Amino acid sequence: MEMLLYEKQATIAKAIGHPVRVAALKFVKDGEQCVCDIAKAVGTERSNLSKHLSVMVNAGVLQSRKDGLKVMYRIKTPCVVKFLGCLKDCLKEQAAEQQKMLDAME
Amino acid sequence: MEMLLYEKQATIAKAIGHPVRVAALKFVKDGEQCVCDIAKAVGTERSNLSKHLSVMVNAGVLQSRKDGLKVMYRIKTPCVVKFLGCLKDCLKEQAAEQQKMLDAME
DNA sequence: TAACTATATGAGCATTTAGTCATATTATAG
DNA sequence: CTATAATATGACTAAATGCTCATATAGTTA
Repeated sequence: MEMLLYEKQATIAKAIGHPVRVAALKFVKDGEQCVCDIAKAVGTERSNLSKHLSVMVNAGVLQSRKDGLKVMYRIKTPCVVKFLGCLKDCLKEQAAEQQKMLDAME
Repeated sequence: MEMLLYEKQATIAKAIGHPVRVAALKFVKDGEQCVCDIAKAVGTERSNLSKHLSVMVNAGVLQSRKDGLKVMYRIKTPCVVKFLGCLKDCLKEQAAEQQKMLDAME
């Protein structure tokens, strides 16, 4: 039971553990987007992006919907967006601290 | 600049994207722990765990400190703990919703 | 110093992942 | 019906990952 939870959590973490996927999530976080627009925003081949997106769908991070020729993707698990934001702040803070230490060495 | 951020975020996400690492984080989240105790808690060979831990240290998720024979690991980036908690709630909610849909089909 | 404990590391292997290209599939427009 | 557009998928290769076992490195204790 517990192990299943760990596996699901790990699967989701893994699903967002690629720069292209992080960029796609950022682009999609405020509303659904089609593959072609995500591809433009991220700067990747469509077939490649398509695979990245399906990894995230399988993990339950994204949801998709057909709309005519296009397929629209949107966030399904908002935690991941919050997490990426939190990480950004954390990284900024850590960089600032490191800067302080460097300054103190002068 | 932006790309570097995505890469760092992805590296961190990847670093927690393994069930053994999720379990280790859960065990370590309330205070530092040595490799031997984490190994017991997680149920993994020490040499294997040692590698998992160093992946997380390299990504900046954990920090380590020598204490005599032991090496103590602790959380360095609290976002990851929050994230795993958030995911747990999300997954619970999603499971509940799915259950509702099943019930409605009877 | 010698034996022991905790941890880390390297080699080797099997598995997974990512990217590219070519080829389906599906929907739209003419 | 044909041509076109958006997306997905399969085959292939290169690279990365994870595990196990053996060995190395500290630090501790007798």
